Amino acid sequence: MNPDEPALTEVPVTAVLFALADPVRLQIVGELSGGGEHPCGHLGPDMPKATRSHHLKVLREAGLTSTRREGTTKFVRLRAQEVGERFPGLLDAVLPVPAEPAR
Amino acid sequence: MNPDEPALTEVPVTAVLFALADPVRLQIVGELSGGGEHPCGHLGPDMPKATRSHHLKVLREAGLTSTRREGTTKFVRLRAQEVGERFPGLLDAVLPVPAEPAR
DNA sequence: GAGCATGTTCGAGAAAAGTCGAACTATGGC
DNA sequence: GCCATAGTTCGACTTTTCTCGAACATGCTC
Repeated sequence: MNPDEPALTEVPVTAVLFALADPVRLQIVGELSGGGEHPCGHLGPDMPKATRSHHLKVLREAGLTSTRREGTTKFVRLRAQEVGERFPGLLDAVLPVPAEPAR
Repeated sequence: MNPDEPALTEVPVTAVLFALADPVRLQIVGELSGGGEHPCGHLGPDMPKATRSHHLKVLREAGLTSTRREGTTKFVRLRAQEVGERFPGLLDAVLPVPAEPAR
């Protein structure tokens, strides 16, 4: 298995919490929580790409996201099902009402 | 209200997650999750009292715990109800099954 | 009061995280 | 091949945490 996208069971709870305990990353997770794939470059607030890449790596290594390459861009998605199975209710408890359907 | 024990609505989600994203503090929360008050000095793994005091302060300022003095010792309890109201399911998702229901 | 216990605060060192420019890699179009 | 685009990695810097000894504060008992 790709060591960069570990199984949730391999990741310490504290690592998952740590990944979520940052405003930028939590915002990214919030944007992803609507479902589907998002082009990596537009996630979160405006910031240098090195910084964004860093935050996405933290989320990825915490097992929270999955990435797929398509041409020159990468698409990120929330591993909602796996997270939900390992930590039921966590995302719901932490995300500010992702009810906000489409915009 | 005691600024040291803020209302959970005053605390950013990320601060709560940050407080939980440390092995020592998460262990303390786990020990508290059984309910009731615990003498402050025996919580978590063995460590210098300055360090324990620091971790308990982080938990307190995140709104996760409440402290009551009785004589020379302080008793800590988890603010389970308030946390549950503000972040339903968070503690259950994050604590390693304190109840061990069946099988 | 002195002595003792339990915690907090202060200060400093070490370790870790966040930020971001620059260099590098990978892919696609020409 | 060359060039542009999208991301990653590297390196340096800044900021924040963690840790813990030492000093201080508080409350109890004698």
